[in-house]
Amino acid sequence: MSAKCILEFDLIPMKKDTLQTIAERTGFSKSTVSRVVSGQGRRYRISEAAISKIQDEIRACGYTPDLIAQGLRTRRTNTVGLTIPSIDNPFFASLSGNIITRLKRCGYNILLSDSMETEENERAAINSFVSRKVDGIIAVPVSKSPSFIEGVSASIPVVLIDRYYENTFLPYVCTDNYAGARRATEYLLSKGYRNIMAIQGVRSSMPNKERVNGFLDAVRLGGTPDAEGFVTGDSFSVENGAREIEAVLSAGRKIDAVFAFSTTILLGVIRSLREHGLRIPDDVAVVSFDDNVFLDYMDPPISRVAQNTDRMGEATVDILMKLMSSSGSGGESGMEDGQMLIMPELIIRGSC
Amino acid sequence: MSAKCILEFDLIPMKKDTLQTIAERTGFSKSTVSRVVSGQGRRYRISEAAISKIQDEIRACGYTPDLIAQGLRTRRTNTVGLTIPSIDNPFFASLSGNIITRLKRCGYNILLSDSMETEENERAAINSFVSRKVDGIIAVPVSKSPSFIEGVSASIPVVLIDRYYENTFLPYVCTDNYAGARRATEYLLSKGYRNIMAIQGVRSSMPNKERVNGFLDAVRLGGTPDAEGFVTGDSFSVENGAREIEAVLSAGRKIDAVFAFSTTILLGVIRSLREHGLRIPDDVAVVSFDDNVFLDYMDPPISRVAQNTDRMGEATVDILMKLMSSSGSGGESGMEDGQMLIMPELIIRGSC
DNA sequence: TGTGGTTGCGCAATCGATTGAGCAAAAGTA
DNA sequence: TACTTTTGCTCAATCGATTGCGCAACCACA
Repeated sequence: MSAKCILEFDLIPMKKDTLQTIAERTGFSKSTVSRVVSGQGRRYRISEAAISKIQDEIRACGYTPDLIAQGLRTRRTNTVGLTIPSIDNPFFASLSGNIITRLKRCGYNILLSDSMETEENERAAINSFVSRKVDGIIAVPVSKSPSFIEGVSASIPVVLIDRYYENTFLPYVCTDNYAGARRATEYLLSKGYRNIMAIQGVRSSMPNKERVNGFLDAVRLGGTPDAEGFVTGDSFSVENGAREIEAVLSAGRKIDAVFAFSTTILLGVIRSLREHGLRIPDDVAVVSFDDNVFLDYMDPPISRVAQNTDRMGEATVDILMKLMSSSGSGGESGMEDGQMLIMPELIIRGSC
Repeated sequence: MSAKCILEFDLIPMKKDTLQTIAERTGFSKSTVSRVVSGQGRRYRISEAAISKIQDEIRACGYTPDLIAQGLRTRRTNTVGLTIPSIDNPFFASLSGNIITRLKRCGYNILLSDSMETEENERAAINSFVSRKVDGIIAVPVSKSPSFIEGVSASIPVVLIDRYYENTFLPYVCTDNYAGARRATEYLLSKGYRNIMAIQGVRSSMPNKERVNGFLDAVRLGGTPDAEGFVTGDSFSVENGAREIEAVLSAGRKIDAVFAFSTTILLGVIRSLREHGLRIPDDVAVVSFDDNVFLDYMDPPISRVAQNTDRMGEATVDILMKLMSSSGSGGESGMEDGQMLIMPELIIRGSC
């Protein structure tokens, strides 16, 4: 009790040190102290004696620059804003973790916002990033149109990830969804499956469109004229997966394989198939999009198109760092090399 | 191309507006504009005419206060620092999502740091929070000792979550790990299981210790004198789960139930049991700690002690808000009502 | 002694917003 | 008319760090 009081009396006044107080205590000016603190002593010809005296004092009182004041003066905050649709989604969690770790290594802190898939939250988050003068923004965009983000990118570098827009100069990093879906479908065909059902997510999103294209191209161009494929569904949810299986089975349509476009859809598929007494892969084969450690522990383990979150995070941070160092705005340099697709990995397990 | 140039010329100068420029354009002073912007016009007797003229101009040019400058002047940043051991862990992801959403509702932004279970990263993150003048800190601490965080809490409110320390005045919100482990074990006993193996995680952590206590108390005080329970293992990892099962089986020890102290441990257990051809729950029953949607889709679905991340997030944010509004420091008020345990839910499925 | 160069450091403006104090004009009161 | 009160707004200091410019002291050299 009394110990705590002493603690507070010790700490609260102690925290008051600033360039000014250190200057007074060492007998130098704020300017000199500032230059020593930022390690620019030699460059500004501060004497060795002065440097070490000031450094001693700094160490003694544990001084740390006020990053708010610094940010005001320098217009750099060493902060990056990150907005994602849902941190609960393991794919985004993995992506975020990767990005956060890499940016920390570069000396940046992260302002994180969860847009919960709404455009309103996304705009609010990005506006907040702008007002907070972040040095850069990484976004998994949920808005239909890129125009708002394009406007922001005129003054702050922006990199999109996972989702993107057609006809935009905004740099992005995405999985090659077309290639992933096509490869997985071709694998199913090569194993002899002929009636393949794909269950898609949000139809308007680019990744979903690309997956549909990859799936349909594989079926059409696969060289197996007896193959049939169809696409159904409309959201990345468990219910969507279950509902669509239900619909197909009760319509009596024949299927021997299902391609779920997300792990959530997959769960619905599994539930519904089980309820109908259908076994995987004997009655129906299953492939999914997205990776997750649990998929290896299902019975049977699930084959899947695994997005490489590690490389996606790496590429995103690389691009952003380049943009941030080259200029204040994302303008020119994004056009040439800022848009890239990461190849996903097809992981084969017992489900097909 | 030329369109983009026009865009930039349009936007970059536009972003230059500040209280000063708006003051000049409307003919009032910075003070007056500031008061109107912050909605204090009436309180400071600004005339209706002036208010609406200024508001029109603000809307016209899309002015937004510079939060860095505001933070410097007011010493409030409307920002909370959050540090967790690993965003990849679904439990922490869920907790973070909850906290972020709630804090946003209260007008706070989040600086997120992933300490990757190292004390060094944790200290760096918290120091950065302090330098950035966050209004409060929420931490899932990984350090052995609370002293560093206690020091910080003298000047900034801190709330711990999930993990905590003995003999500290720091406020915390945790699952009642003792009660959760005890209830799950009692359930196993009630179903007739008599040789129960518990596989624990990091031994020094409080949650783990409490789970061990709850488990052992249930076995000892359960009123079933023929029951036997033992605890083994040393980390929250898949490998730990597999290794301990392996060891027990190859030692020929008889077990009819396993209590895994985390989902990762559970996965190792499942893998190892399968490799030995043992079936769940017929040969060995299984219960786990932590919730996850996948557990319902395993075969069989896994019984578990589900931590209530929703209530934990709610309680944490409530406590922090109270601390932040009551005073600058976390000092006194944390003692009485700042330490609370949240009861977990026992979810029964087919694994036991 | 005068000129020029170097060394070592301080002055003061600046970033953009906030806020207590205060002032001029208008309105009210006696 | 003189005095007080209210209205409506401005002034200027402040938060803490950065940085271009410049000055004094010292040395070298002729």
